[in-house]
Amino acid sequence: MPELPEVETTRRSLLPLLDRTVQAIEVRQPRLRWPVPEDLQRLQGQTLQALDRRAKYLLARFGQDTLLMHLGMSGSFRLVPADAPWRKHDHVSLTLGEQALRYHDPRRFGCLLWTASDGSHPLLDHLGPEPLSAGFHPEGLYQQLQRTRRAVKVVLMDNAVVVGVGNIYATEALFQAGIHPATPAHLITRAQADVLVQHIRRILQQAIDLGGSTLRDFVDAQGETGYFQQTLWAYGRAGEPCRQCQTPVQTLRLGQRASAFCPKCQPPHKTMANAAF
DNA sequence: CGAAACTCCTGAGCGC
DNA sequence: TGCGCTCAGGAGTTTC
Repeated sequence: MPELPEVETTRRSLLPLLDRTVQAIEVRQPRLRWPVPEDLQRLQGQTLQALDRRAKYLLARFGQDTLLMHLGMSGSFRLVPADAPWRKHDHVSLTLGEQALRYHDPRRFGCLLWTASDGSHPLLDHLGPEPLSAGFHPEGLYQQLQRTRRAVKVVLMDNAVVVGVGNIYATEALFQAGIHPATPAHLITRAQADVLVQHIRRILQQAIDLGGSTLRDFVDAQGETGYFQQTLWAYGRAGEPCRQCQTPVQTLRLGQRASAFCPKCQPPHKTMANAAF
């Protein structure tokens, strides 16, 4: 499931396509998160001029048009020989030079959309700061946390607060910070906000350096898998002993998703004593 | 307005 | 070997 490091890894692996021109476009399954534009053929003859990332969106800027792409949960791009056979769940193919860029997405939660002519799109309008930019800082996060009683983990995963922090990295950052994921956000201290920012930054940067995590079937455009999964401390380890204290890792559900934590290393806040944690 | 539920989809894992 | 079930989950949309 691509998170920010996987998307950044994908972006970098596609940079060899810069300055190449699209010769052919084929769409075999247009039904993604939203329908693939019917006029995707407009790309024919256009040259890829830049490949940028905002949050988990990729922005492919061609001569006239810009394509906004999201990998959803199971999406990936692969660069293959132009005549390579299609695999199951390959939905779109762009031929550039001797190679084809194939969009593959079993669950079809991803999307390919045109932006407006100025590169803007409603999906990009309300995004918070990039976690690795100066715009993401302890004071800002603290202010955001103060505004709500939602569980801190849910807030960390809110794209209006900070982008690119999905379930894996929110889970890992909270473990490293020793904070229980269900802690009401407004009870997080300024010092804890400081620690959270540090860990979110460090974990994301480390994952990018390692080529992205690979919890299901993430592969970059060369088909290389990442290997960050070896260093996970809490995510996906329910029932297994905590790597720090051997206490069995537990899970609870927050905002419709599994949240793994160590009950000893991430004790519930004192105000949560009577709740079912 | 905020918060939580709902929704899209397929493959993996499990019990029988 | 296969069937039916549950779960996973990014994030936009709907509902309260």
